[in-house]
Amino acid sequence: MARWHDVAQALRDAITTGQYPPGSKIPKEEELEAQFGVSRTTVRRAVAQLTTEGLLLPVRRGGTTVRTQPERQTLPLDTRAYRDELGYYFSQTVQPWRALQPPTVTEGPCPPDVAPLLGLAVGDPVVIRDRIMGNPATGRVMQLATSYLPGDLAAGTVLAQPGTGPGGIYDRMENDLGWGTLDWEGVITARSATADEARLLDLAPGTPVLCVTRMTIATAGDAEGRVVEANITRRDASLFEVRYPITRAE
Amino acid sequence: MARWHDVAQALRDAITTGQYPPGSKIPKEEELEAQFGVSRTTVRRAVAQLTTEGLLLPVRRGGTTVRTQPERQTLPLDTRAYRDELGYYFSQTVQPWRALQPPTVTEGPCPPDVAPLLGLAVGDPVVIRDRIMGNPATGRVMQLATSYLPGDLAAGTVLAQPGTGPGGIYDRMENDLGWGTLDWEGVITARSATADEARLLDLAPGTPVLCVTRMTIATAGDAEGRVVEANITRRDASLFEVRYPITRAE
DNA sequence: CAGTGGTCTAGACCACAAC
DNA sequence: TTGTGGTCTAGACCACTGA
Repeated sequence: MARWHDVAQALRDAITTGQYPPGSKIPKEEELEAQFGVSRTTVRRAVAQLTTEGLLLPVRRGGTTVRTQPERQTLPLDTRAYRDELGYYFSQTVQPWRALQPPTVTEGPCPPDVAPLLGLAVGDPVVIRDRIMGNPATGRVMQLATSYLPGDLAAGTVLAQPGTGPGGIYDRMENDLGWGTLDWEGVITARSATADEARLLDLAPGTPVLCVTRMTIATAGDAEGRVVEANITRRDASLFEVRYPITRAE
Repeated sequence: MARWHDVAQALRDAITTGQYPPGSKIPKEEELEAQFGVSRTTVRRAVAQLTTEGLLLPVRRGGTTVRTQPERQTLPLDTRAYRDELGYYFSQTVQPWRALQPPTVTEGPCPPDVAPLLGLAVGDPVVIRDRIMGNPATGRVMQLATSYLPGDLAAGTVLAQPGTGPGGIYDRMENDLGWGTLDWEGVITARSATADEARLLDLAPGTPVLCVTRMTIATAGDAEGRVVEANITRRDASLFEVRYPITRAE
């Protein structure tokens, strides 16, 4: 087979057998070149593969270290919607992250991955509400949250304004826009990080992100039966898992 | 920035704007070389990135085509366990896939990603039950399912045999091994495909797989409180999504 | 400030499947 | 059969950052 496959497998084995324990450095590229008798390009192809697999973390001038695999943080599955006088909540646990920047609201064309969720065509106008969440103390970005709303429904309304008032966006939909009692549905997907996501989440290009999407469905008014919001959160897939109980049907 | 970033972005734009619609071929590497004025290595670096992003599908001698993004197949979330006289079932819909090969049962060391699920140390003995599921008509592999059972509990028992008798593995645990009424918990994660997974699922190396894990917990007997099985299914993340309803808490 | 990984070039041969 | 992507080499310069 390909030489770089062999080099990658040899490094993988050396890591899993403990020859290079987590946190340790593997030999520099020049030494791997000599060790395996291949060119630097081939060494780099193998290291790149193990990097996207999450095993290695190359850093300029600092060498390439074996990533310490942190326990994944557990996200509870949002199967229930709660509300109090302040608005709706979907998680039973309060997330420790805060918005690192003021949320941005823009209008633009609907991206291909969102169109089927909203029942729109690619390029149709949508209102995009973007939030970057993380640890304010360290500045570390932990999740990206983006809401897409159909432009024909949301543009020019309070939904397209940065502040949505007391109770938030869902109270506006239910009370002010007359969209009835809202329904929600959840979807979990995974895909490679985009260039922007990789930059913001500090990921190597091509590493997977875990996407949790919550769709909001109107039950009355001019939006009846339509998906009026798709809220997509994206996180480093190596750092998070979604966990849920399985109950016995009697 | 890097030249290959520019090339990748130019190709990405050309694809999303419809210049290269899904199913069409992009120019061959030699032409892209000339078009962007870079070396072939740089062109290939850009194409490799878009391949792991799932946008392109290079095929030898056939050129590189823009992948038609199929609608993701929806997997219902297994939040309930059903049973009838034949055994337990976890999905409300019957999957259209069948085992493409007879299931294999082996014993081996516990891999790092499974150890925390079973409460074992890496390398501890485990029983591994492997199934490859797909479409028998086309031979297309759609999902890989692997069960890990702690070796100290399962080795030498009926759980380590290919056939597990009427009612399957869970009836053996509940009725024959005295492990009480079983509990289950689900976990959803995503990661890069391993080399083996990429080969079996026909994926480019490094593309994401969506993992749905069901853990079985004993409530009585010598295994009381322990996770006695971790069933991990892996699928091409670009082909599947997990969907679930969100109900209003009153 | 020097050594590491990051990028890029020009060229070569190979393997495989479409033609 | 042949043209495409797949792999590999030897060498060069750069940019960042940790020693």
